Amino acid sequence: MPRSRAKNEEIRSSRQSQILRAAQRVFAERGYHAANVAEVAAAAGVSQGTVYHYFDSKEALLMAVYEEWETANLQQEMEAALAATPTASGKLALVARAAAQRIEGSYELLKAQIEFWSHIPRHEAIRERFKMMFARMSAQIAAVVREGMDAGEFREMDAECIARWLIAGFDGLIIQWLADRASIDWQASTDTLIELMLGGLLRPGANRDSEGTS
Amino acid sequence: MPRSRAKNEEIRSSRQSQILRAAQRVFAERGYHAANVAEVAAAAGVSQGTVYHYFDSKEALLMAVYEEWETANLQQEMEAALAATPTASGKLALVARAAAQRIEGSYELLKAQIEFWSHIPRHEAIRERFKMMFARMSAQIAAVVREGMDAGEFREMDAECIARWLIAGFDGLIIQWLADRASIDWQASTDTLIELMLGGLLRPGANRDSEGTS
Amino acid sequence: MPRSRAKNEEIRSSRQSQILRAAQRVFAERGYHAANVAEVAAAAGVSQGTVYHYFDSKEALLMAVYEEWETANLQQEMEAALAATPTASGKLALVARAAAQRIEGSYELLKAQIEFWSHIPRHEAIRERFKMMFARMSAQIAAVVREGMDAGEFREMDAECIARWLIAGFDGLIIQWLADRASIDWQASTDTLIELMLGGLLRPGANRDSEGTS
Amino acid sequence: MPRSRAKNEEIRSSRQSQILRAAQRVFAERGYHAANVAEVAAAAGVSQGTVYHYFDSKEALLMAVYEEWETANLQQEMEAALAATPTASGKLALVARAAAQRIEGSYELLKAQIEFWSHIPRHEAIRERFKMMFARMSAQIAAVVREGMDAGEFREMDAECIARWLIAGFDGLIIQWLADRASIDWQASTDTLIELMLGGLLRPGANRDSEGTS
DNA sequence: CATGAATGAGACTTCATTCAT
DNA sequence: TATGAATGAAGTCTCATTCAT
Repeated sequence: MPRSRAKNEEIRSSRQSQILRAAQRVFAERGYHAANVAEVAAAAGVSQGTVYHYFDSKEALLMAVYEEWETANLQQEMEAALAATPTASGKLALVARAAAQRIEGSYELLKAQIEFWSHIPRHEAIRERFKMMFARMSAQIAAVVREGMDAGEFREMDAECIARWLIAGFDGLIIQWLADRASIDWQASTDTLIELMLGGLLRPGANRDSEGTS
Repeated sequence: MPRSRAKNEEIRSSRQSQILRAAQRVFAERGYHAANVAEVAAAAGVSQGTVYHYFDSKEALLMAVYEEWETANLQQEMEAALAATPTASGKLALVARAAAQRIEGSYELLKAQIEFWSHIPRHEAIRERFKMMFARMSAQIAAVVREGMDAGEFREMDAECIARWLIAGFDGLIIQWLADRASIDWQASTDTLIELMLGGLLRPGANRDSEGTS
Repeated sequence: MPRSRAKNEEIRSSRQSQILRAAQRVFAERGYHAANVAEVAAAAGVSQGTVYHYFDSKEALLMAVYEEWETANLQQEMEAALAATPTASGKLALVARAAAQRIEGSYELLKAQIEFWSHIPRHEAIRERFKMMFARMSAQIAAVVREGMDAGEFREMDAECIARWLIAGFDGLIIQWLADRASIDWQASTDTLIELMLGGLLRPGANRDSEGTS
Repeated sequence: MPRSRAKNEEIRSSRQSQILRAAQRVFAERGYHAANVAEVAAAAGVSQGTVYHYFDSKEALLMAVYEEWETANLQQEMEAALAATPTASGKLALVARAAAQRIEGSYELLKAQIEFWSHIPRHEAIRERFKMMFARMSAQIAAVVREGMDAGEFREMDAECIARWLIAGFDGLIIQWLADRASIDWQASTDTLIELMLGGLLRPGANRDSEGTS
């Protein structure tokens, strides 16, 4: 007598995520190119054939890992917290601290992230996804910045541009962190960033016109 | 009749850099893993055997390309310009503008950069080089920042940390740019960054204590 | 409550022929080697496991398809028609026309036939079956030819040899047809064949001795 | 010092044909699908990599083998002989005998031929080549037949159609031969064919109208 | 110094077959 | 009887590297 359909789907989905988790681990550890499907299979405790039973190709595996990684990238959880914070500067600080905290606890995962980045110039699908993700994230943060401007809390500046710098700062700092773990203290760095971003470097009383060069 | 030693050395060095430039091009174009030695040889207009005359392995080629890329990374040229600028904020603006300009003209090369980054978690030698480079660069910039503090131009903050954020911002923005070339206007972005970094987001008269959340 | 034995047998036989027909279709369409059991199963609307319930292996499936194909190869139906035709030449013409007609309507099936032929040199069982089939068919046709000779209608020649040429002609023409469907008009070709075979190329009055060479 | 270009080309061409001959042997022996590149390499006495140094893929190997086989398929050699024979019937007989003789000595090669045939329905390139080959061959033979008609030696019939039947007869008989080597005596069969084709089955004095049925 | 033919290890992938349910 | 998840052997192909010339 055949297995029930429900049972089958359960098996499929559990196996699938089992393989996915293994792939994520292996890709992060060895890099997509150096990793081979045999290793993923071994890490998942299944045969190579089984991997191909669930994923069409090594690349499909990469995409699946990427998608999982992307969905895990904060989002909703944050929104609630944002809503509870009154000032725009408070919201930015909240976002920054949350990002830092998340990053700090995901050292291994970030190896996968840097791997994904390297596919941007050549992997159309991944490039497209990143494009969307950056657009969405910067829009969300820009909304907060604009909120602050509308409320008179912030000066008038290009909100989206600021949002992109904020995101970029974290991504860039991740690179430095992976190059030298000891070089970054995420907590302290975040505090400095918030202070810098909100207050600026210049002394309140200093001459504002001293910056330009042409 | 054997070639003179001098002549030999001349050939060696010219061939070597010819292959190196080809490798840089090919690696940037196709990625280190997808690129194969045959392609590099073809791009350099030599045989595969010749590539192995000048470089021990494909990885040695990668390292050599990396070194070339690293030395090309501003440095000295900048120092002179910095010396000629009186204020720290002027110096920071100068550095930022120079970086932006250089980045904007090196789209192809940056594909190689993102490739190098991806080797950080797994390639010891490259990781070490990046660690040194980040340390050196942030030290240089931090020196400028500290200069501004000593002069009373800047507020007291963690100079090195700020330097690292500045570098990180540019690296992170490169990623966004590679994901979507249209999303970044380097000139405008740099202006915004300078303004943000120096003056901060908060309106001069606004309440400074509104930031915290924890 | 177990199914009755009769019911079971009924299921078995219906399922079996259902799979067989699917296999025939798939093998003809994609070729035995390119076809895979999963496709056959899908085409039959059953699971792969079920295919293996009814057939020991992919090769057993091939043999079964072959057998089905073989039995479908005219035979009895023809015999009756033959009996009703008085002259041997009439019988040959009838056979030829029947063959042509059958072929013309079986384009898809003939892809399977050419496939079977290719197994002759290497597949013992299939070779043996073909050997038997060719022997039987040529014997049947040779009987007709001999009938004509005995009746004084035909000249004395090697009847079996002629029978084999007749069969060969049709098989060979099938190949040409599969290579270029437009190249063969089965009706016209058959008429020409009959005329040629019965009357010969030479003009009735021409010198009969002009043929030889050595 | 590198090998001279001439020397290299010599090596290439000799290796290439060495591999080609091995492939021909192996494909004929085991069939294209069952054969694997490792076997071809072993039969050629080179490594697998070398096979791929000379041929892009297993399929390219098949095509190359097919081309070699095709060019080996009589042609020119025959033309001279044909020119020296005065009557059309003599020419047909000559062609038939030459074909039979060639076939008889190529038992092994014909396994390759039957293999090629099986690719006709699914391999576009091979199908096209066969289409051309059949067209060319039947045109050549049809020319001879028409020659005989023009000279008053042959009756008026569809020359090309007859040519195709002649070719088909040989191809079909090859199949029977491969199925049962003992069943065909090529010499005797050819004699019978010539006699049949030229003189027809019917006795000279017999009633010509006895053939029809429909 | 320079060549490119040759290698062989190892990658991805397919698929006939098995078996617990 | 029927299912389809699971397997593992084997196949095609790639490519960094070597070496005779």
